Amino acid sequence: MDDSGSSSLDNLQTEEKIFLAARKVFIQKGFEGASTADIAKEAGVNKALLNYYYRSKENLFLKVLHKCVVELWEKSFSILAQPIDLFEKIKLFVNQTTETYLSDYQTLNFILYETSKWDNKMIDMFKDELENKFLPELDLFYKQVEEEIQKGTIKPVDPFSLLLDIISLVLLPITHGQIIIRLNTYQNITDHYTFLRNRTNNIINTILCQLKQDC
Amino acid sequence: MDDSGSSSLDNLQTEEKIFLAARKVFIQKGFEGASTADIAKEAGVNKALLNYYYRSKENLFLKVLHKCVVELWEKSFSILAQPIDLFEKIKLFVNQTTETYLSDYQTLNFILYETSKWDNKMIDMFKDELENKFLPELDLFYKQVEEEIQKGTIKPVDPFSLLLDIISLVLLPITHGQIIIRLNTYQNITDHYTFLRNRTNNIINTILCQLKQDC
DNA sequence: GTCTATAGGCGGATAGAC
DNA sequence: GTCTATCCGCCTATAGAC
Repeated sequence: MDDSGSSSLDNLQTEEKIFLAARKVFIQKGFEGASTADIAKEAGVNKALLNYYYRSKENLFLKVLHKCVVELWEKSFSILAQPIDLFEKIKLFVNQTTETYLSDYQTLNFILYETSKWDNKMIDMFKDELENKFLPELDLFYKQVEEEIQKGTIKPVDPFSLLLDIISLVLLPITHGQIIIRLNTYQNITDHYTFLRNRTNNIINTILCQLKQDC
Repeated sequence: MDDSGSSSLDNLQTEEKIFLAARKVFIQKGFEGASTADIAKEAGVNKALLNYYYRSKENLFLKVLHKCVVELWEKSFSILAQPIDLFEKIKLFVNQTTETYLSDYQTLNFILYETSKWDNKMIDMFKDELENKFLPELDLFYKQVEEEIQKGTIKPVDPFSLLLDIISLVLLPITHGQIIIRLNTYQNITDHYTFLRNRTNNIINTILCQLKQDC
């Protein structure tokens, strides 16, 4: 019953060391820019072990990307399906997503760039999550928005367009902060992070302003 | 006075054929993913000619990226510096930028991804444009917003934050449309382009709603 | 499971003929 | 200016010793 023999534990450690190193290198350099030698060096193991555990660079890459996307969903988008007040939910999503990816914009950039090249192989890889988790959870959000509209709590809006507004306002300044910050001559920014953290209030106002009846 | 000898014309043609091919391939595959062989094949010329005209792959790439960024500015961001009414300007920017890059999202994606890796070499390449064109033009926009606030025409907002709102709402759904469209179970979209074109009105409303006094 | 050694291909760049 | 031929390094993947 106990399969945690020392040999098995060692395997897991090496396998995971490779995975974590691959994750780091792929995020920094992208699929094309990363080499298996880079990853092996980062993991402190021999290059051949990558193929032993993961068969090919592409397979390792897909596993890393899959993990990143699932984590992005868990840490951030899952909030949208929780049974809480719509306004509170939007505030929570904006604040939490900003907090999560502000200090780790490269991971977000990696996910968005690599998935923008989606082919059938990648789509298949996410088929399960899309059908059984991502899309059903979003549907809960769409339904909640429709209910609030019917109750007259908020102005009539297109739920998908609302979602797009929220995602856009939160994500783009994070993913492309390196460029965008150079366009800010309006004020001297000592810390871009601090600026974007404070901006969450602006984003929430912008969103809620188009929803609230008395705005 | 006439320096358009046939030999000079031929040179320009080949040089430009390479440039246009490089542009196409870099945009499709990115810097790392593109090979000089790809580019030569696309241009219908010999691989060695790339080095004859452009010295190295990196140099060719930087010239392509530079052209793309300048064109992005000319076609889209320059609007922000024109002497027109603020509300009309925002409408024009949203509609024109959407129209320009909806049918060419890969170019936008290319610019944003490659510049997100900015190092000192890239920054130097844009030093001139940043100092003498991009930033001064943006300053005109910031000033216009401030003037409208002082006149009481619009509610007090942070001009840079307003710019970020506009950019984010317009660009992210275009650059990452391939993924985002998969999250839309709310409505059956026959044509993503049509959807995003119609959405410009939503975006304009969202922006103007936070500006107008009577909203 | 982990290593060394190496296969085999593709990358960018260049020399030299025409 | 344009081509062919080639150098040389780096890449991924694998065979085989331990």
